[in-house]
Amino acid sequence: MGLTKTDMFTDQQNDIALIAKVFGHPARVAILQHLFKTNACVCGDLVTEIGLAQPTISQHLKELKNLGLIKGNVEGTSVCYCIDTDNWAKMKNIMFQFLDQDITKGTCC
Amino acid sequence: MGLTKTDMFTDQQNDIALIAKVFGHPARVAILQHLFKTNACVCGDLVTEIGLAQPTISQHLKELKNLGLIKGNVEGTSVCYCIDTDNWAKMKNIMFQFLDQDITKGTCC
DNA sequence: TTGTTTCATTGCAATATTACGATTAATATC
DNA sequence: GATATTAATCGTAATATTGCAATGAAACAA
Repeated sequence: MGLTKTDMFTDQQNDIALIAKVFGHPARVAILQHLFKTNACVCGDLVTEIGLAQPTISQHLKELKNLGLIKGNVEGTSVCYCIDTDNWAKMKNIMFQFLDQDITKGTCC
Repeated sequence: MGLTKTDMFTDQQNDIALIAKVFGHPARVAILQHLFKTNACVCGDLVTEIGLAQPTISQHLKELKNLGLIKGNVEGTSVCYCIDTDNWAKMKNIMFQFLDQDITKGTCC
């Protein structure tokens, strides 16, 4: 096993889970925060900034790219990364909708 | 390896990752949505509602409980689950702060 | 007490994730 | 061309996650 049974859930539930899974590692959180902090394209200094090996960072960047949260521009031998603001906004809407549920306190809890 | 190097990141980054990881499975998303939808305590019908085996649901519930997002009240032979609204609000603040970052579009992207 | 119901726990198999050394690909510089 | 730099990819080891059958534990019902 070890295989998530995605077919038992709605697309919305699977989307939320996929987004959340990408945020489920501190290195990817740190990468995103750094990209936001610098407020511009970051050219390759993520390896020294985060402190993991270059292939590891590259792998995390790939997952962020797969979800569309970041973009990479090739500039000579290096690559500049930045937040994909449009997709970030879309993702934010999905997550806000999920997180911002409110509930009137039940009777037994 | 397969072991996340949590010591390389801030507590905040690790907190965000831990919260997100719990949301990173559609079954847990579905459980939480069901608890919100019924707007009350749910006594044991989660197994039939979600469609996974009872031990699997129990395991997912445990993770949600560990993070403090849900509470379980024993009522006879069954257990009633509901959202822990206080902790949900705290979690929501942490995630909103992370997700709600804005950025003025960079120069190269 | 004997069964029944409900849920947690244990144990295990299959798959996924994380991390990194080694290598490759692409571009720049000499 | 030869070399250096940067980042992606490959391969692999270690650990984590997912899912469920089997079993346990606790409360109820007869």
